[in-house]
Amino acid sequence: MPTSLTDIARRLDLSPSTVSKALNGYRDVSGDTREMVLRAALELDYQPSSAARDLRRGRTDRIGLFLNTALEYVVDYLSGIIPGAVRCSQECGKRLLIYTLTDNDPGQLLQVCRAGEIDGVILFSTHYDSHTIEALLEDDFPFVVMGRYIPDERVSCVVPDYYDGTRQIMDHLLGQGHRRIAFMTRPELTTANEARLRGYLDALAAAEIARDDRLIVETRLVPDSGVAPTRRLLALTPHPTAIVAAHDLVAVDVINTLQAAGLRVPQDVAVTGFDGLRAGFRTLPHISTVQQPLERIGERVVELVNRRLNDPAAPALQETLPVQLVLRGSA
Amino acid sequence: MPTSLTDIARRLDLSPSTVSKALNGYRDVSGDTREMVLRAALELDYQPSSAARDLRRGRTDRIGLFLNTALEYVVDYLSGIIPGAVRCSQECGKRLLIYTLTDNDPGQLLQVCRAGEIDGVILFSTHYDSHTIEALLEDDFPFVVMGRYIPDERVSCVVPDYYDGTRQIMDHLLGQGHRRIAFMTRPELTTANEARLRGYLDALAAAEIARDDRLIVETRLVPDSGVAPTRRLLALTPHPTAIVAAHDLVAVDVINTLQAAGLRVPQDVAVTGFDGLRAGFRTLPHISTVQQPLERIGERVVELVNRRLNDPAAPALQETLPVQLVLRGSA
DNA sequence: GCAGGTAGCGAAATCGTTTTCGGAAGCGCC
DNA sequence: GGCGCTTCCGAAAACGATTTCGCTACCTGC
Repeated sequence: MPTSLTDIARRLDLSPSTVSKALNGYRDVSGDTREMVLRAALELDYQPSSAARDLRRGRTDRIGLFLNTALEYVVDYLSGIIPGAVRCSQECGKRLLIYTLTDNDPGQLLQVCRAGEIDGVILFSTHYDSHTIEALLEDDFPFVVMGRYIPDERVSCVVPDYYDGTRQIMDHLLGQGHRRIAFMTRPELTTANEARLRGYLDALAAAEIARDDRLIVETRLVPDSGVAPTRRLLALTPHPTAIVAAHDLVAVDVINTLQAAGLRVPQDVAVTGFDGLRAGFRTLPHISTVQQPLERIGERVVELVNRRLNDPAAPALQETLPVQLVLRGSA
Repeated sequence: MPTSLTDIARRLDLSPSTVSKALNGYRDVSGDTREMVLRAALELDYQPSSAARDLRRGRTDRIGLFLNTALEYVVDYLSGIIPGAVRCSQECGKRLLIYTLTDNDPGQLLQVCRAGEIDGVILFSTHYDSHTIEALLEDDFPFVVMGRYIPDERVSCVVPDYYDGTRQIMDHLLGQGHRRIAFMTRPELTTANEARLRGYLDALAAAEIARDDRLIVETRLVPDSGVAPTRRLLALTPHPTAIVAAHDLVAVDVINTLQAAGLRVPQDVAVTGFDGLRAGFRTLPHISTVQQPLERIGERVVELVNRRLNDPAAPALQETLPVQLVLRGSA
């Protein structure tokens, strides 16, 4: 049983109201009293009960970030996002909490929101379903989707510029003289994959290179997912001189596979990644990739939630953040 | 403003008490009434206010896992822990929350605990200081330390068996005929590092191989941290035929560096990791490593907290979990 | 008919805050 | 002295649930 406000009040022979006002910076409490209260609070390690406070104020100053427990292919991205998100929420006077859903049960998310555990919620790209979004809209509960574009003007989202990033990669490779450029896509039909593929095809068209469907291969998000596709590409004659991987994690597999086959990167085959994750430093050479503004994504996503909290009437915003090609050696 | 208990009560012309009892399975409410209440609750998407409920019950059924925002070298480990921890807390009727501390400010942790936001807390190995632990003990607040042994019988902790894991590695390498075995350690003076070093030295002694300090090198936890040490080892004549890396992430660097130098793994130099993280699959060959029981660590750590919650007098427990060598090709 | 028991419900206190409202005291000023 | 103004403080009503206790019916058994 930690010390409560009334404990302090009794100790100083004051009323709870006065103590509360002293702690919360109201002006109708004398300097002396305020000081007494603050000192007592410090001495007793007083910390207001968050339950009582939340109940009374009708808000929690907490923002939830929801993930499912299958973190494996998300954590790298996440660790880039978190610092920005945490810093920003701190600046807004909020706290960021990470919730993990078992079996991606969206019901849990709605429970937490409706129970008032948090004021707003951030949905991670792959971890939501449309029913959840409908329910949140229905409840008029503040939320923002991160990393995936939602074609609905009522929902806010923050996404990197997948199209432009792919164009930057392609322009670089084409500038290097590559003509046979392979492209690794992912099976999911998301706007992100679609934008990347469009970037690839548009760049080819602009360079007047005919599309060759044998150079477009799929990879899934499992260990070694890049190995088999790379081998298939190497079996082609002539094999591609550059491989545009779906993301950095796959690029690692690609590079390893190439090197194991005795090919040099980038001299024999150039390889590019996407995202700018730490995995890009886990190969030699390091991976040339499109750097997402991860910290900034974290910041913006929190800012958008916060904006809705401060002004419930604020319209939804769909933001595309600029990305940048960074050359680290693999292309 | 979501629907409250009294909303349901008014709608059904019942008292809030009865509605509460119906929802909470009290037996002094008739079957008919209970059914009415449950139906109404479902229709109205009723979810009890967590603030009100927590306040009244004096507990939250939430457990916090604290990290600092420098997640980079923690996320891989974390993603292995989380599923077990989440599943176990769910089974215990609790929810697991992840808090991220800005700048590793331990004050925030104490604030959250004292504010009663959570009932218990899990401290991640590198993310705590002794003052925090003292304060938690002082407050008699339930907590468990994960991944680091704390030489204090009042604090519970769950750690993998670093010593035995290293012995398993060494026994394997020695069995393969290796005599010049290099060891990469980390500069921090933790019980984990100490145990690993001891395992290495004991194994050498048991095999009657003289200790050679040139074979013991330090690595830090930054990108490419394994590259320079590996080069130094290669500069020795004769160079070691096996390298025992501090953990899987470093082992990746080691393998890349060896392969870049034209050496074959494991034929020319065998390499082992530690932890059993996903990174071990990001090289070719995959990394032979000591697999920590990550899920089980997550489970146990939650179980220990829960044990304290159910029985405040339960003594602290210090658990060492068994680890196992898995051979994947690099040694 | 009556004592004793049970089933079903509601009144009310409680958890620890915040916030509104009013009151008391002190002061200046005509 | 009366009036208004400021300064400081406390009483009390919330917030929304849980839980104790007591009350009314009704039933049972004699």
